[in-house]
Amino acid sequence: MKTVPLQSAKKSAVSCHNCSLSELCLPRGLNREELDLLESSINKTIKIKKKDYLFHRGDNQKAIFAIKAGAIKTSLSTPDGEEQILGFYLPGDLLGFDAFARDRHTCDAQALDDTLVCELSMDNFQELCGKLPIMRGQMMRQIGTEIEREQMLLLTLGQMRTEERLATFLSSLSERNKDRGFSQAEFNLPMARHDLANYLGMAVETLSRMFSRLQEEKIIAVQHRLVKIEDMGRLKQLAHHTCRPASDVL
Amino acid sequence: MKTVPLQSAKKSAVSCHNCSLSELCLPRGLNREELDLLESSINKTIKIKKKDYLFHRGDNQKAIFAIKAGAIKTSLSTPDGEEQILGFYLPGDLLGFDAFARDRHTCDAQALDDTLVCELSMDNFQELCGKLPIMRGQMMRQIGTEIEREQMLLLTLGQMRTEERLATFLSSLSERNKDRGFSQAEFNLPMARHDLANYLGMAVETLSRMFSRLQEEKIIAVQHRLVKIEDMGRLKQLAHHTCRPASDVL
DNA sequence: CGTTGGATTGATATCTGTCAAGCCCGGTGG
DNA sequence: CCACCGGGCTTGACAGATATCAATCCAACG
Repeated sequence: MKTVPLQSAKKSAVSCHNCSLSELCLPRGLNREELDLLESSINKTIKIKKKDYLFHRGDNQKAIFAIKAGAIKTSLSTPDGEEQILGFYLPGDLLGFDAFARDRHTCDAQALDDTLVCELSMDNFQELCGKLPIMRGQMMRQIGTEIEREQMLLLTLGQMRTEERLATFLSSLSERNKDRGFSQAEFNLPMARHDLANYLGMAVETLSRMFSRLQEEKIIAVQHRLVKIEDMGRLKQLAHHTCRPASDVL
Repeated sequence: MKTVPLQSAKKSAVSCHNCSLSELCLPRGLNREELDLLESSINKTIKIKKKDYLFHRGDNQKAIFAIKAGAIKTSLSTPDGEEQILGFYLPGDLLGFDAFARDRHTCDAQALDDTLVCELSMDNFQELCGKLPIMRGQMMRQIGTEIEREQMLLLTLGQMRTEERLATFLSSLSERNKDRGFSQAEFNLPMARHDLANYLGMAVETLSRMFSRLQEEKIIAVQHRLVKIEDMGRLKQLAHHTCRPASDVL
């Protein structure tokens, strides 16, 4: 857990107009005027060091967050120290909707890497929702996305064997990269094996073996965190259980 | 799938005042005046025969439902015919919040038994929310409950072994019975082994063996659908992974 | 009563977790 | 620049858990 110097990001530096993620993030669907309003409402961009927390379970909700760079995992932990990772959030993803119903976060959010997030305070968010009807709809849709994402994960954990789970995950990550304008066939995994194994409900060793097996089957080529999908057809076939094309978030 | 005559339930028969479930259902927290308003907004009480559907995934949301008698399961199904059961809803539970974010249901809802539900149309519900601030809060809290419930299930499927999963389920069901004023030590399971096994992500045979094992260990006594909890302490200990006392819905 | 579908039990195969060893790479200090 | 860590990752061997297949069993119901 060391400190890596991050690009300086002061309040004045916030600019949704220039942000390359604007098509994925809150600005989506807003016109220039609305965008100005949003931009002036963003409180600040904050830096989170690897392994630090953005929020904890039970914390009062102070803001909605948008990931600008890095990666965040959300998880539940049990009294006896075990955890279940619930999701991975990447640049362009919005975070914090889990607290919407109770004003308190239902899970922990920890940085997998040094991370930069934009913060929109709840006050400003509420005000914005008052002014911009489109924002209200986006709020509800985000909660819906959250629920659907969790339901898909339930299906994955409850019905699939380990190889299928990994195939489903890789297929989904590939879709997300495509949405972001990156390669859908070659990308880096944003998380360590340990975290991915936990998310997929299996032992690290099993995950490693499944990576190897997919590689033997010439479906992917993997080297540490770099994954190349060599046979998208067979990958998707393995992930056949998946209900719908892809959800917005892993 | 046969037809069993259900108690006749016409519009005029709706009465939240007399309903034994009022402490668990929408009326909770409402005063007499508000209750009158709610009661007059309930459109009707509808009967659903065993194995019939209350709604399907993708259906437009028409109403919020409250279970009066019987039981409903919600599930996701895959193109290749497999399903993952997401939850079981019992008398007093509210159903339909899954569609809140998109106006479309995210899962199927099927009756496990002949079932009676009260229907509150979305129009009436929205109007009621306008008049009664307390209802607005209840709506958001319901969505939150839904999310937390699914997160708990993810933890169960992802981290526990089969015996612990069953222990967690039984412990949770016991709590719910207590909330309803029924015995927390002895109750009937509302679902078949097949459905419970699916919900808990295991084979029917494994579930059956785990029932037998818990019985051998003198933690429970089980005879078909009747379960007696003989050693609540050890049951809860087995379910130790559980984060919080109990959620409102299984 | 006989039928039927759900539930249990047993035998076995398969999958997955666990333990242990080794590998690889990046970081550190000489 | 190189040798030496140390952590994450992979691999192998094995044990244990769970699924599968098959045979009853049992209760509900006609």
